[in-house]
Amino acid sequence: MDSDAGSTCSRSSSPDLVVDDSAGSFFSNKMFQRYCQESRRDREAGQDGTERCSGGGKTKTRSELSKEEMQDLRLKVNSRERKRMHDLNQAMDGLREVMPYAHGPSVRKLSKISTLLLARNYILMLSSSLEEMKKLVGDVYGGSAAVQSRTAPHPTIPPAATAAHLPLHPLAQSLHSLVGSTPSSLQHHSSSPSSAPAPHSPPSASFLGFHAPVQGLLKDPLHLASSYRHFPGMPCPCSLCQPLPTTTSTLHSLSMNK
DNA sequence: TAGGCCATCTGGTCCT
DNA sequence: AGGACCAGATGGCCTA
Repeated sequence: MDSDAGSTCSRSSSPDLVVDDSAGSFFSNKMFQRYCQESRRDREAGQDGTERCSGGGKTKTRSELSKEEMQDLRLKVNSRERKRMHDLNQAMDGLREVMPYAHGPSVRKLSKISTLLLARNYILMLSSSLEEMKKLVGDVYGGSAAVQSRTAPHPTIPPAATAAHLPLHPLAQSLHSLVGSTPSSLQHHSSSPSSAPAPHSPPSASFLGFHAPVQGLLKDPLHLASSYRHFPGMPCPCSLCQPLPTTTSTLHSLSMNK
């Protein structure tokens, strides 16, 4: 079997994946050489204006191909499939980058399935947070007319006066309230250590909060809001827990002071 | 050593 | 016909 033709490729498609467009970045030596040969053949065929598989100008059906030509075809298909999968992995890496999850050399990257599930939950969480904030804005400004009068700042509340009291992103506040802990307690990581994974343990499904079978979770979108968990002894990897711009914190402080 | 995750190959199906 | 997409099979690597 020559199925190990591509096995020399490092399996770390993602961390080391070169974004470089050159084909060489994708393949190991053998594969790349083969790829070059193929593309060279393709170019030459293109210059002639004839199909590659056509022996003497007339295209052959698959059954008419010689063993060698069949092998060439196979390699070409394999190469395409490989490239497709690399593109897919690149997209997956792009998704990982924007997820609220700790990145870095010491942190094991999310698996594909974890990335997808976390992304889904993240989107759901953002949606619910948005709804929540809309509601809060409505409350603060007194009902339906409130949004229209938003152009004028509230006279009784200095914009930056209360911002310092709320260092967390409003999104994190709602997220943490959904999780069931106060932001401050989460920041101090006071939950039981028994549930904490090792700092460098892989992000398993349970880390992401998938206690129940995924099928069940899919039926219960609200439950998904608790998909992001914080653990003692670890700096909060949640990007939502970072200090926030005053605009959003001010907005949140308005609702808190109400 | 078992299990999880992954890359790759391969054949089938669908679309252009 | 060729290419994209998909799913199954296989084997390698890593971790508990």
